[in-house]
Amino acid sequence: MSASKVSALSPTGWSPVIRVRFAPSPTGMFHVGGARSALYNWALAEQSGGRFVLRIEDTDAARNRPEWTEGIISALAWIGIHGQNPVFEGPYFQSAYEPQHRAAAQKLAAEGRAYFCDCTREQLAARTGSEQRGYDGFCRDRGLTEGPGRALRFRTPDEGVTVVEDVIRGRVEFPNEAMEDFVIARADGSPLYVLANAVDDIEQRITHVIRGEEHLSNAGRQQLLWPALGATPPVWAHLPVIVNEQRKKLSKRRDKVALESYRDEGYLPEAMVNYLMLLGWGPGDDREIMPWSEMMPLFRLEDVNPSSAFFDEKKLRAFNGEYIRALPLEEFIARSRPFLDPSWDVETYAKVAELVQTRVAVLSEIAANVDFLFLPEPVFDQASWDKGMKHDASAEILAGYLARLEAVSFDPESLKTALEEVGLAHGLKLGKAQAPVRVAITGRTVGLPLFESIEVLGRERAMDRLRAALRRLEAAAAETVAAEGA
RNA sequence: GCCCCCAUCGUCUAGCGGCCUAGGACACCGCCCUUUCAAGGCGGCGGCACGGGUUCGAAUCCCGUUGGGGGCACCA
Repeated sequence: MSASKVSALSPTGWSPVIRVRFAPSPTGMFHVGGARSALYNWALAEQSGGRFVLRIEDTDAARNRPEWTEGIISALAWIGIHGQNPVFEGPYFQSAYEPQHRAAAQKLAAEGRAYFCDCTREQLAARTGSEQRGYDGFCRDRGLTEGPGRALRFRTPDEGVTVVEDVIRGRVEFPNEAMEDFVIARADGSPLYVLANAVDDIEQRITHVIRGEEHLSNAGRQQLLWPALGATPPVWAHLPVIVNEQRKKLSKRRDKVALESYRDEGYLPEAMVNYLMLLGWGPGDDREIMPWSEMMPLFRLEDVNPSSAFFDEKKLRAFNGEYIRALPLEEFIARSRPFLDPSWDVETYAKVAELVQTRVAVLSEIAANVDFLFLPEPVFDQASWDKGMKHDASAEILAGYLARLEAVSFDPESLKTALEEVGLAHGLKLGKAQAPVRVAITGRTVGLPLFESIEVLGRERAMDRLRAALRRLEAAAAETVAAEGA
């Protein structure tokens, strides 16, 4: 990275305690992009013995809902960010600080750093000939006093540049002539985000503002606001946006972005955290799968990649599979429970859990692997049935194996030998011979090792299923004959 | 339209002027193992956007072009 980048230590170089914040607004499901921002903030706070401040920016009453706040807090806890850790501070609620925001606005107005403006959108558009031209400074020197219909605008410099020293991007310059006099308080006196956010950050002694790139233009404004409010600007770091396959910023409407939905699908938080940390940053060596405890101390803000990153669920899945397989068996069984039907016997599940563990990438895939053990009869779909029974000798295999099942010793080895022998009589290797039996027993063409499955199912039920499959085969054959006859 | 950011395999990244014939991971393909499917092992495919500089030497520094993205609310 370029030498112009500022130190991530502190704005002034000597402040001993790093204070970062995560400031989501409760306007929807908790987003994976927010989760990554939170994690980067968390890592910095934890590794430095600093503080992570959670501030809920709930000042948009129309769009806020209390359950979203709950969602944020529980989602953060899921990825390991919670009040049990002394690094955590808050949550604070922005709405509680409105008096301070208003006072700041008053102060700026009193000092002439901000002025009142009664221009309507229509008037402005008429003057500039555009809907997207920005404010033209019409009311700058009209000396309007506070009053109904009058918003408060911050007076930006006319010349020069405003510089944002960003840890990730280096020096970012905004020509002041392109910075419009932005509104900091509405006509009704209520403060806007750009002001409230800065006031809170100052009040809460935030040293590092680490947030998404979509806030980079706000940083230009806030770089002006902080000194106007008597404070030294923080260290800025604007993280690259996370994009979808179209390279567009992930959106709640288009994309699967809710952390909750990944949790519900059976992604492990450890895998999610690991994956998210690597989305825009790497530890520098060739390791990728790494627990938080090892990753956290390695994280460096200045090493964050400035370019946007694609959220690749395929890779997340792969990570999740790694984490699932690394789980001790007992732990895997415990974590499986929410994804099993409550009526299913856990003792029975435990007998095959080890076989399941290497076959699922997300926990929600477990059920399809083991449901045949618990249902009165397997779930058949026609395609699987046809595929499994496609060999001409299927009925004979089933019948032959059924006969052997009556007396065979009920262990995987014996069960396997028996089928091998039945197959041999028809010139079939085990790979072919197991197909009809597998469908008859499990309803599927792929799944857990067959003989262990039969063992756990038990002799009676296994034999019943073979008989049922035989009947089904006969019925289908009769139907074919009838159809041909007609 | 205006302001800003970005640019290494399809994707996420390593790379911070010579260790680069560009490394790893996911995905994909092949082989091995194998009762299906996985897991595992081995191997393969595949990239420095383009054009100018600077330098003995550039993926690395500078400029431009192109391409992508973010922002432009009396939302946060």
